[in-house]
Amino acid sequence: MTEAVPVAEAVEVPLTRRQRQRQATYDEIVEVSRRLMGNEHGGLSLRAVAAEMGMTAPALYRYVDSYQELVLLIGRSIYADVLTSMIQWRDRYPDDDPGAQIIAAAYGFRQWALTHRAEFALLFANPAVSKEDGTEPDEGVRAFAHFYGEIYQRLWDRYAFHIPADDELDADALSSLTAQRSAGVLPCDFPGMPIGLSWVFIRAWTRLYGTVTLEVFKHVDSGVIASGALFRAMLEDNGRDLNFGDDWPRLRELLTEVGRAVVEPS
Amino acid sequence: MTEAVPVAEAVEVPLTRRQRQRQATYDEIVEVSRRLMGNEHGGLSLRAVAAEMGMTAPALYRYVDSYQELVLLIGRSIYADVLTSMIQWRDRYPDDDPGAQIIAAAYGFRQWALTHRAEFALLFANPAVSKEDGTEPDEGVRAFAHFYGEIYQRLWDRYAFHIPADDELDADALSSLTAQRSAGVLPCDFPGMPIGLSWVFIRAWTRLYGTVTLEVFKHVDSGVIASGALFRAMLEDNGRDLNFGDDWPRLRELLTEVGRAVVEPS
DNA sequence: GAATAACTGTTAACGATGTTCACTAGATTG
DNA sequence: CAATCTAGTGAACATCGTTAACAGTTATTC
Repeated sequence: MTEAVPVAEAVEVPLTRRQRQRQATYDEIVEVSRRLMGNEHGGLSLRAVAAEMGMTAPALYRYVDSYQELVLLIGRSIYADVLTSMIQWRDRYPDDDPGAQIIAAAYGFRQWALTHRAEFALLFANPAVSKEDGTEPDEGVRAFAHFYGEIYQRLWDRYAFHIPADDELDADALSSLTAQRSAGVLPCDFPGMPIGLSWVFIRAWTRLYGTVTLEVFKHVDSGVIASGALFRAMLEDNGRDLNFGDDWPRLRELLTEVGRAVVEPS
Repeated sequence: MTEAVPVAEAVEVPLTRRQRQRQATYDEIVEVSRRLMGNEHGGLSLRAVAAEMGMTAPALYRYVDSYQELVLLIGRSIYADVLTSMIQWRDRYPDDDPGAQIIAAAYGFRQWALTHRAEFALLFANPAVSKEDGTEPDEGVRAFAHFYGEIYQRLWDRYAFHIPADDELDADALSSLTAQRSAGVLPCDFPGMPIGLSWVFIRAWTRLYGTVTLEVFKHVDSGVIASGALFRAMLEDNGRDLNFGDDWPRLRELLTEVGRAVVEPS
């Protein structure tokens, strides 16, 4: 499957009839797959997808090289989904309030994860999907990185929080990060900005990912999860790194406020 | 499979010949299963296990009710494994140095996870294994809780770090934790001890679990993972909660020292 | 010690999965 | 129109979890 599957690309050349149909089929494959995945009994299978579409299984091989690639295809769609959720939550607050935005976005991530456990597991706890060394970054993680990078830029502009200097960082980590500088996967990698900003981000991402993953897999009492206390505490950890200063009380308030809107997980 | 599978029980009544044989078969099933799981191609299957043992697949049903139960059986063994790893690392340091012990144990957890990715995923990122609400806690998590509980008791005795009072905790989280008090799953639940100690533990466990899971699934640049910088930074977060005081410089030193022994992950 | 029960394994079979191959009806293109 | 490419079908294979009927061995009981 070397052919590109256009997703967000603008329609430059008008697609021919066949190409349109093919794209429609692609979309339906993903749609049906995701519906089947949510449908309890965790049963995503090539054959089930084909049957649901009124086709036979081998026909799917005109679109996908293997089951693994089906999963990858779905993964891309899921990535777009979670990003959409985060964007919606972020946009509840104005751009000149990046503190509120990053908090809201984190809640968006959590909210999506708790209501889409199977899909979350597929994307964020799947050995097959976890990036191998050689492979170049997926479109999804790139968009993810860009989303956070943009907020962190505004956060930095506003709060000028402490960024570790190069010699404060672990030598190996520093060299590894600088090596990745040009790849575009590394968020918060703005011109003239010390790599320490990326470090601050990675720390925050680790905390967010870790807490949400723990909650999704219920590796702590479910009552504690439902209370959201663990998640709020984690957000405070992240907030401390950002030097919110005078905004801190307001944002702490908002931090619990935003959480109230969270729907009970499935 | 209602019959008990003795693992750590002392040999009270000498087992009959058949019982011994049966137990040996159980052990071999687990051993072979875990070998197959590590064997690349991630292919754990009932039939493969049976074939490897020179049996036919249906014979396994004399020992296991279903594939799911096979997984659970393996899960128990894995739990014992990771606990053993943590104990070995902990015991590099004397009991009167609980700060060093908790750091070492955390490294033991990470080390095991990075060298047993598939098994880690099975145990800690598996929707099927994640505890459901009604079910009573597994032997493994109980041992896990006891392990940490014991260290935290000594930590508390020595450093008397700050424990949030009941009214400092989230109300819902508090009630949920107190409700679990008698279940025995909740670590750090000593007589007369405020529930806040459990909260401190849970926070630390969340950070540890989160960081290790992130590293196992490579959701951050692999160079950063290899450097161990993220893990050390997380340990410092946890250390701050424990009020190491005068011991902090020494333990910070040790914190990087212990990490040096870590073998390169697979 | 013989009869009976319990246990541990076998073979055969069912349904479902991913995947390949040969083939065909229909659309696209020269 | 003829050549070609495309998107589908149906048959088949290997593998999987699982069940049912059966046979040999071991333990228990009269």
